Amino acid sequence: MTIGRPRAFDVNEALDRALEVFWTKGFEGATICDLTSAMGINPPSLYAAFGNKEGLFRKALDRYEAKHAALWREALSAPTAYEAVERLLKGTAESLADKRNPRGCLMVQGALSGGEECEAVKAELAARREASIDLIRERLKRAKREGDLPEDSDPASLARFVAAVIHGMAVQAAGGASRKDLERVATTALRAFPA
Amino acid sequence: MTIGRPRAFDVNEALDRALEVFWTKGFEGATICDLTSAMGINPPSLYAAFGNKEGLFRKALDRYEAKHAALWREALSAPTAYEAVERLLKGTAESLADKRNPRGCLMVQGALSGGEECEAVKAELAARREASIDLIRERLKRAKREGDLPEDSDPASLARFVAAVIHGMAVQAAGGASRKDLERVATTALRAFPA
DNA sequence: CGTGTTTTATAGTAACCGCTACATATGTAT
DNA sequence: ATACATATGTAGCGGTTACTATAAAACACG
Repeated sequence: MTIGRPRAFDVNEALDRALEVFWTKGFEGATICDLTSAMGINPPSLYAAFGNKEGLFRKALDRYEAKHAALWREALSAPTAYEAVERLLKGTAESLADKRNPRGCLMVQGALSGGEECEAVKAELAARREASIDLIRERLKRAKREGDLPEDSDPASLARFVAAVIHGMAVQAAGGASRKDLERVATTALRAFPA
Repeated sequence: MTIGRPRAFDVNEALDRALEVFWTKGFEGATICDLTSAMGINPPSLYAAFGNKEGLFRKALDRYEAKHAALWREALSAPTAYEAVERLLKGTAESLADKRNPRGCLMVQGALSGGEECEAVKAELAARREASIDLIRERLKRAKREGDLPEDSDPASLARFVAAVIHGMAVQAAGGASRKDLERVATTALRAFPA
């Protein structure tokens, strides 16, 4: 144990509460007061543990991605490209419709626009979204090498399309779309995919 | 001419400036100071003409939709459902990539999340997005009646899918996706559509 | 010209924003 | 016990927010 007075709250639990606030209100819409109330701590504790609002957001974002990493890993490890995309789209639909979580996707609605003070967060989210496209593309490239996708298919275009469908589902989920609505989007999108 | 001192600014021109600010920063991220500076007026003129920030946003939103109505009308009036969707997706890709405008789509990034004070705006945008899905669905229903779409196709699912692709392109455009990126998404999405 | 009506610019308002100084509490090390 | 190090709660910092009170300016009327 380290020296000094021990921390009276659990960091991961506090991060989960902060994540929920950011997920619901976005980076800009979440106030320090919102966050400290949800986390059950006072501002000095927040700043001592996470630096500032942006640092807290990044930590919460890491936790968000970690919670979704399993779905992506399992989906993309499916034997065929089609199955991988199918699992990814249907899993995302299910996740977005999960009523235990706030509506929508933090990676999309965390900071899609905003004032100058959240420019860095906006760029960070955009970069992470691009990284997720890379993950899909690399899986599809492998599929093409393995003869699992036609020779004339374009993994980059397909990957960006799949990501667009995911982002579109996230927007509709934020607006209140039902689980069935999202599942239908996923199913329809799969028709664009080489069987 | 009406009685009293005449207004010293053009309302529509001021709305265009306000639209650009909201489009770039979103409802929450746009400050009255940002808006008045861009519009070339002082706060009292803004409040006298538009009520409050939300009223100004709604007027700017009307103007935004009016500017895009032509594209939608022309696209959806195409002879076949496939052509209609093709024009809609490709036209949207082109519009989102137009560098004369801010990145992305106001209907999506205007207020996808935010604090309590923009709950009404968030709901308004979600409702307008749903209304645009209705427009597509009605066109596809007609197509099905006319035998232009297969008997076993589902206009509601297809419409929601097309909208999701549009929303997804908007998210990617907000993140800096190129014109070609967006066009490839549109082209790929069309493969999901009954020829 | 004077009167009435509306818009304008100045200069604020109270409330909230992210963030922190400070004193106190609570632990370890000696 | 004493000293040290870190966390905590209170209370409030300067700055920004959306919005407005006020008075002067600019028009149409009689």
